[in-house]
Amino acid sequence: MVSKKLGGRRAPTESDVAKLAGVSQSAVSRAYTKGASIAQKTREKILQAAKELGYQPNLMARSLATNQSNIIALAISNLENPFYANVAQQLSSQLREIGKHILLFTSPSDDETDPMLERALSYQVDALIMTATMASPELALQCKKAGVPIVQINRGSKIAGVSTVWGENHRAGEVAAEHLLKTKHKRFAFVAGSKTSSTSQMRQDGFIEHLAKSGIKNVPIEYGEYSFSGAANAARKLLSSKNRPDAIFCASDYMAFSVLDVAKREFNLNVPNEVSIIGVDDVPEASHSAYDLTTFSQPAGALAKAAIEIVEKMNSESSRRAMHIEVEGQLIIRGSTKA
Amino acid sequence: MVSKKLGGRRAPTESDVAKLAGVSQSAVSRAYTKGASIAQKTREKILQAAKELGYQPNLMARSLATNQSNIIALAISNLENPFYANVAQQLSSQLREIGKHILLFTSPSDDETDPMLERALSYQVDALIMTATMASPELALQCKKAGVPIVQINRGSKIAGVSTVWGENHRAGEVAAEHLLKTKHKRFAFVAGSKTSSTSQMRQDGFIEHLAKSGIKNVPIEYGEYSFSGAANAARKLLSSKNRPDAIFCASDYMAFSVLDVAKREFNLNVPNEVSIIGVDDVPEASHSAYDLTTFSQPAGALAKAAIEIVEKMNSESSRRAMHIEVEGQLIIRGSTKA
DNA sequence: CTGAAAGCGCTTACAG
DNA sequence: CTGAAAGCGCTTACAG
Repeated sequence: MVSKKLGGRRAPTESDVAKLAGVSQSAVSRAYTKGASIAQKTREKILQAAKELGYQPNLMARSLATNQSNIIALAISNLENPFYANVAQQLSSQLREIGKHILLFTSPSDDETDPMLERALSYQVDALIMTATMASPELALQCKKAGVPIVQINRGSKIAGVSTVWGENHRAGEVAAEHLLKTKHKRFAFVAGSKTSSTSQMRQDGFIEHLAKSGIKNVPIEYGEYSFSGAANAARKLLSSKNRPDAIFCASDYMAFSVLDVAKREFNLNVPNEVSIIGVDDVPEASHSAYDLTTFSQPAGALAKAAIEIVEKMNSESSRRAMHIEVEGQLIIRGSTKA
Repeated sequence: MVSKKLGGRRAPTESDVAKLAGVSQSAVSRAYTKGASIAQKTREKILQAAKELGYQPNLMARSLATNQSNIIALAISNLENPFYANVAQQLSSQLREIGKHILLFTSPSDDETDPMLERALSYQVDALIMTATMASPELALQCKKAGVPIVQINRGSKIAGVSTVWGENHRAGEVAAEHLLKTKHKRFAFVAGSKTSSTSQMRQDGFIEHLAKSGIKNVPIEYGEYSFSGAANAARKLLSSKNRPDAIFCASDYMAFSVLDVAKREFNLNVPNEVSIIGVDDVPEASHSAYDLTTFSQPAGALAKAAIEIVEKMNSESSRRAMHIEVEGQLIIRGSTKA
């Protein structure tokens, strides 16, 4: 039975509207489904009645009937990282254009799969978009069974059926190396994300390989774990070494900010004259003059667009074939690298 | 009829589990409702069968039956503002502890109500939590009809039935003024949020009134509109005036960051020796050495906790009575103010 | 402790 | 173009 809230009037339903408009409940439903065959006059009568009652279709009931929720689960490890906050914002505003909404799953740790994510399937979500967190094989299997596409933004995946969207990771590293070489830097270093991040690995490969072409080897690498404090520690190690680098490439802007802070405040270094720093992402803060960071961009809007494209395509074609999209970026030269 | 996805096997249901376990569908349901009367052995048999099939309860169906979705709508104007990102993160992780999730509604503009929010009611959300955006009287009325509590975080509301959670706004202004007076500042200024923000107004009142007690009048006020560029403009106006302030209180950290940037880079001022700056919020970035901002804290965790408390209380008591909670903060002294 | 049945509010063939 | 009816996958009195 209805466990009605004590004081709460029940929200009006199709039947209520139907009664007021003097039509059948099915007619009311048709008034709200585009392309349904219904007379214009009937429709108007219904919409009028609906307005009077303050009727809103119950989307839970609709989901149950259609097996489609118009809800997309977004798994995100850390909203405090401005890059991911940005991606979330973009996804949200682009999805609203097509009448879909985001059910948010934040999880404490990067890289690992959140067991809570299986609950997303309980909500009959139309897709699962993951940023920073990664799908486990079990989760992927469950999603496959349920016909729910998974898209990972900014992370690779070896799991069959998991789609991916990422920036030009390898090229980011190459372009950063190229720019630093051209501007006469001599001692290079890389601040990586985590050891398990394929994204970080590709950026690293691009950077190291390009430097190797110019005969530069043994580039020191420290892991910042994509966190502010982790990157600070990495910077401390690098900057206190006997052969102090004059050029540091960081696997993300967020870490680059931390490296900048440490270089300036703790080591009293002049940026860019004593050390140049390059990030990846181009988050809004990168252009703020407190950081003024040179960076290889990964446009959040384009990443979000690509992810949504994949979801829509897979759902409309009931396709199981994972898709992979690479989004273009470019080096944005600012004040953290010398000319 | 079922519009089954072409390749998609249908997710298993209670009936499937029942068949495999050799019990009735109702029994399966009972196995998943705590406190239901069911034999331990039956339950185990069912759970085992469920595991084999990969069964997950369909929460849409449950919602429909119980009239409770365990979904909370979160309206947030701008995830790029770290304060709100932080609040969202806190809400999300605290809600997951009690098995609830967030349906995200981002909206382009601060302060105004997003018409899209009415759609939240369609999802039968258990509550609507708003940050930065404000409820319109119409929305409040609809929520009231549907028995959905509204809680506004960090914004006031004159609308009956709308609950609010905020920091010590008036006191933030007082304490900032007090600290700046004690540290011998002479020329004060305030960077406000928007004209319609009661939060900004209260901070301003606390600041101005406290200064007035010491005989300081005609404190210049500029509106930063809570945006980075708006605050930069406000800073430019204030800092280029003939009687340049040596102490600026900003209605938010985010605006304070922008003011800091402008003071340092565009006006070449030494902070804090030539101008001291105080914000409100204590977002994580405030402690980063790039900003090292003195600020009056508004702990996101406590705000989230209070909002959830209100929601839970109102829903369990089916109460219509709006609640108001003020969360304590404190002045956190860092390097952006002189000693 | 258990099952059969009604109901939650929709969608959608089906028959007219 | 319209209505009656079955079904989506759950919960929950009711009767046993």
